[in-house]
Amino acid sequence: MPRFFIIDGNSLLFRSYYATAYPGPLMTTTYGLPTNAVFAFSNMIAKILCSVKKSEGIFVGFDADGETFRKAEFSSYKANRKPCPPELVKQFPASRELLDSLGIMHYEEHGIEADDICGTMAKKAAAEGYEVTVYTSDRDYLQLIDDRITVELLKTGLSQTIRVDKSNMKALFGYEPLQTIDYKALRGDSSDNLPGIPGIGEKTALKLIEEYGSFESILENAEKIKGKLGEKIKENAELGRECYRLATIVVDAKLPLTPDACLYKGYAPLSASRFAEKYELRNFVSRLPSAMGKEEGDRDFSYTVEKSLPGGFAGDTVSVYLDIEPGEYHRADPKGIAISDGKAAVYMDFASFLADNAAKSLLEKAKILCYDAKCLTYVFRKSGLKIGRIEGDLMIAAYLLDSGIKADEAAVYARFGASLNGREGGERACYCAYLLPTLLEKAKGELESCGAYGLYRETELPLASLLSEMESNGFPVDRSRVVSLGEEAKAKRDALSREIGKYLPGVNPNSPRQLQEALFGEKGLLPKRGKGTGVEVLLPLAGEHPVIPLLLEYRKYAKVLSTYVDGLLPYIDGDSKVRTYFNQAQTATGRLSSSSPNLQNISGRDEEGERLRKAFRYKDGRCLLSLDYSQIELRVLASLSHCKAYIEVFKEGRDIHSETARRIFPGREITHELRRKAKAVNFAIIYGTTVYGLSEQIGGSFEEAQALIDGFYGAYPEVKEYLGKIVKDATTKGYVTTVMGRRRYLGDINSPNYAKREGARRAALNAPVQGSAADILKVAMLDCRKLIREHGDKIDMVLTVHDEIIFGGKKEDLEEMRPLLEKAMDGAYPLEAPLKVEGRIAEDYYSCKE
DNA sequence: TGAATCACG
DNA sequence: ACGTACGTGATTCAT
Repeated sequence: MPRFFIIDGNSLLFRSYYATAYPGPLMTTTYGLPTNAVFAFSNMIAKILCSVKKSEGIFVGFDADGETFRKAEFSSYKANRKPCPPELVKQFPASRELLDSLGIMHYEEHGIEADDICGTMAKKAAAEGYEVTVYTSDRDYLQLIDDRITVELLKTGLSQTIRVDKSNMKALFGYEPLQTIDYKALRGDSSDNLPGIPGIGEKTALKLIEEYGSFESILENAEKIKGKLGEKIKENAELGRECYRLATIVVDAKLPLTPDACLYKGYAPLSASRFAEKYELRNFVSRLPSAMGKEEGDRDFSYTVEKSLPGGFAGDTVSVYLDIEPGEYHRADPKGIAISDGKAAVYMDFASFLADNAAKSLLEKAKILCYDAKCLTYVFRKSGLKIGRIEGDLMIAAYLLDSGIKADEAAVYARFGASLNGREGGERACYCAYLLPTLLEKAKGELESCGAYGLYRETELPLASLLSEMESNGFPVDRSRVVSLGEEAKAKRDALSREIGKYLPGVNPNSPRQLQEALFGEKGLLPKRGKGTGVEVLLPLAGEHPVIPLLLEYRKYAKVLSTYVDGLLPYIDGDSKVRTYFNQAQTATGRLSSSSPNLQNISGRDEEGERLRKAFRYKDGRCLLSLDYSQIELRVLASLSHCKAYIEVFKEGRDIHSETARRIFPGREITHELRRKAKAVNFAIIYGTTVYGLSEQIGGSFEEAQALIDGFYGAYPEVKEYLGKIVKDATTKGYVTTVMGRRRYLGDINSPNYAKREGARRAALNAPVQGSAADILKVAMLDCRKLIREHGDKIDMVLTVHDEIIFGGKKEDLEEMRPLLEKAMDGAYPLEAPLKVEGRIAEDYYSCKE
């Protein structure tokens, strides 16, 4: 039996408004239009739409303004209603646009109420044989229930409904569907200002209906009803009849719509996303069911599963989507590959693709649109295949427009207006490939309008290929050194564990909880402390109890063992290389991250770190060259703020921390201590300084920290001005950008919650600095890659760590390239405070860093 | 799954 | 009076 969904638009919209009208300012667009009701309403509609199949009915009825026949007949009808909040009225047009964007039929007409529109449609649809469900929070609708009509009654809140049908109606409410009207005639309805029979409440009304069946029957039998009750019924018979008429939903209104006209044909993804953009409803598209075909955007989507590429693929640009586990492409082969020319889409299992010369040839010659170019180029390289020039990558495009999107595929497609909900396997892969030309075209427009198209084309797209190359190269490791480090660390850790056991029997030193209890709890060894057992808590207590230093030592070896020995060994390939994943669309600021294993946090500061880093070396005599930017973030800050004094320090090649100390403490001799404090302030500024944070860092008072900050701003006034402007921009625009146009949105920057707002403020201060440094490093990497190619590809790029690029190759080749590479890095981006590069060649990762 | 901890820039 | 440094990823415990 086909189904038909009818929605009482006003009822749901009102609920949506009040459920999200929290104290404080309402949710609005950046231009101040309230959107809270539309937000909640659109989520409800999306949820309902997810259960609607194509060619089932869906229809929304609204109240129109103007006088209704009920009001004309009974002047006090709804007279007690508070006027609709203006903040909700402003959202009425958007609620209609929502439905239009989804292709959902809706209707409203002066003089008719939503009840009558919905009631009429419900009865018509039922008469045509549909299984009808009506969504509302209005109990009047229960009178519509019959064999074919069910009501989904909203409970308080938004998400829960009660399904009321013919079978459970009486049990739930105590009367049958049609008796809803009789009940109203007796009881009245305070929300509609219908008095009913004065003096009759819920209990009496139910009793009378149970006894006499209907309101008319009650009137006929009024004589039999004793006492005041009987009198009241007789006295108010006409009033009751009036209420009966008013409570009766019209089911034969003249509508210009038939149920047939409401059969759902699917929605156009682009119109849905235009709506979401207009009202800044970020997650709306992702809540929708996957587009159901027919209209704009996926007008002609179809796909086939083939063992070889069918003829007829045309065009010099081809969309490719790899069906593969995103975090495992180094080791696992793809399940399959989807290829589309923007019209047809074909899915081939990967083995078939590898055997199909026509398909391989097509991808070798064509311009390629894809999702995740780095993965694609890696897989092709690994399979010994060539791939054409990458012209677009939807993942990267989305990330540049909003770094919060990250590498979340469904969110990326949703960002550009397509929902992948309900699509799986080959169909999903094909749909993803099929959409690429349309969505990338849209992305291009957006990137251009926010000034990031250059970053996209010139930096991030080529970088994807470079990163995949670096992943293929791998970073060299001497397994035997790691193993012997592990053996010693294990011995030391276990010895420490036994010692600790003497003081803290039965306590697992890996468990912060048990440790907290054992050290600072009721029977603890030390007086109560605040939360935590981290190194910052334990270190000051090292002299208080002999177990404390043992714990600190234990932690050190446990960390080395678990993360850097046991955690690393499984990743060492047969050729003594570790192959990390450089995540290109992951961080909020635009930095790369590294995972499986993370090669960007290899310890190197203490003795164990030294031994560990010395294990990262080639076994064939090749060397490493590490080049890192000196103080790149401070140079970026100096340049972005155009601060004369700050820039001057860098131009003259002086030590920035000592110079800052000199300016904060004029006339004083700059001791190690004063330099340390100045260094802390320099970093505090980058991190979105707080007095508290700085005082913690320097181990001083708030007053001292405040004085340092004031001193800094006194020395570098343009920095203060610049940071103020960043916050102001972030507050009004809701995002900040890097020098190359990368965007980070800060949803909490206007939050009523102080902690959230302040957190967003600090992130806003840091992101342009950290992110611009990341932009520059990426350009530098590409420039270095180009140089290496121009000089015969004799060395490899093997790792990058935020301000550092590491190359591998023969010593003489590294020596030859080194000055060229340094120059390339220096010149990667023209900053007012010039970039400076340092580094050296050595046999291992430790030795080239000092 | 999230918190705590600790490694890096 | 609020409760705080920015950005990551891996491991471990405990729910």
